[in-house]
Amino acid sequence: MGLRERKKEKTRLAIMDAALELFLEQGYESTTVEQIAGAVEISPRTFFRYFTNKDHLAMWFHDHGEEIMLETLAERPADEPPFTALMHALRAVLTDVQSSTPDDASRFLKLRKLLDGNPHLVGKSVARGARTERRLAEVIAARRGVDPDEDQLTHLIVAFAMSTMRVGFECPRRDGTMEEIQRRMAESIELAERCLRPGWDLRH
Amino acid sequence: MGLRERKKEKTRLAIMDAALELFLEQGYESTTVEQIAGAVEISPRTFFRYFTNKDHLAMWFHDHGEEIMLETLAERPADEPPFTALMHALRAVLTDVQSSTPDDASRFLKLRKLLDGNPHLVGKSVARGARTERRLAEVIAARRGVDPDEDQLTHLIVAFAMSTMRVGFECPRRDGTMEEIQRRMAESIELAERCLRPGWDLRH
DNA sequence: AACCATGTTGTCACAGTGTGCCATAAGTCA
DNA sequence: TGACTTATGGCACACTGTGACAACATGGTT
Repeated sequence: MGLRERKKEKTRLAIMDAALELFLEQGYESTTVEQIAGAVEISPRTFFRYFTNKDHLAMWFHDHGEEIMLETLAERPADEPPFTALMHALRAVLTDVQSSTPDDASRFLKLRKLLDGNPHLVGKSVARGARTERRLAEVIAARRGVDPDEDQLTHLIVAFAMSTMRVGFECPRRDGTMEEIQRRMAESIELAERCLRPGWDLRH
Repeated sequence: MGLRERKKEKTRLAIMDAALELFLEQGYESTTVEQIAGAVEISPRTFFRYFTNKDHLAMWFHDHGEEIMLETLAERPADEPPFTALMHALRAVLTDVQSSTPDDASRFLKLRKLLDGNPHLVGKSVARGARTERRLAEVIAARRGVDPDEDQLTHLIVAFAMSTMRVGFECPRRDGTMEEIQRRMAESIELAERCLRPGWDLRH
């Protein structure tokens, strides 16, 4: 990895950290791109070369999480029930965060805290989730051997999986430690599995 | 209803229709507020007094749909299982559109067509749905006699209900007549009910 | 009818977002 | 070193969204 790339990554993280600090200190809405750029000593123009917009900052781990889910899904056995495979993919995202650097984990928790007080960002977050849902639906449709444009059950499986994830991630809000999030997510997955009929995701 | 209110409503619909026409003709992104305002012969400033932003236009029926759902929910018997009640609320939204004026139904279908080709708007739509989900969760928590901040199942019930709605509404896309939407929605509801364990939404 | 309180509109100024363009500086490789 | 690629900064610009104020329309009152 060349100097150029390392420097870019460093700048990217510097922007991220400066932005998070400003957001948590003075609020998301009242923080401008100009302020963030100023704190990292780059021009506002350059900011937009790293992040397409301010919201994109808050979606930091969504891109990564989506990739983890898709990778995990690809590795799961083909005969595993789709929802089960999705639950594994979901757990993999959390595992990945935990096994990352302390700095990354800290950013993850700060972002979560940021979402807590900003319905607007929660909205953005679920909107980003809709994109993930589309991509997951493609994969699940392939696994099930159906056309994603024809099969409602495929979309229902993915939507239920994402719902399970959101419920585990968002609700209820307590201290917000990594351990708690993992515990809540496990609870949510277990709960969802108790709600669904055995074999519900195998029919077609 | 005074002249003043009638005039406002007329302007509101005029903006809506002009905007829809422009969107479908030249695309959503490439239509500016200035153009819409020009087509209705109002100032751009006035546009923002009717709709908080351009996206708000595309969320036209969300506000109304949310109210219908909440009203329907309030009328459902208290001992009805939560998910069943939510499915009734969901059907009520479509019934309401069908029993409205032909103009309103036409706007509804145009909006749906608009969403089809704009992932950005689909994102906005599900973000708006997240707000509805929060409000529904309050009601369902009250029905179940639990604290919405403590009970994951409440949120799972609502999230599954909204998922069912989205799947029925969005997928798969065909001719897009009112009849088809209703049929797809009925299919989706039936499918969801087959996927879930009987009595899953009664536990606590 | 004249009057006033209230609501609606247009105009202006302004802050902020996001993009295209081009010159310049920095990293890369021969 | 010199030739190249890529990142950056600065500039102008279009668009969004809001606050403030003046002009006007409406509805009710005397």
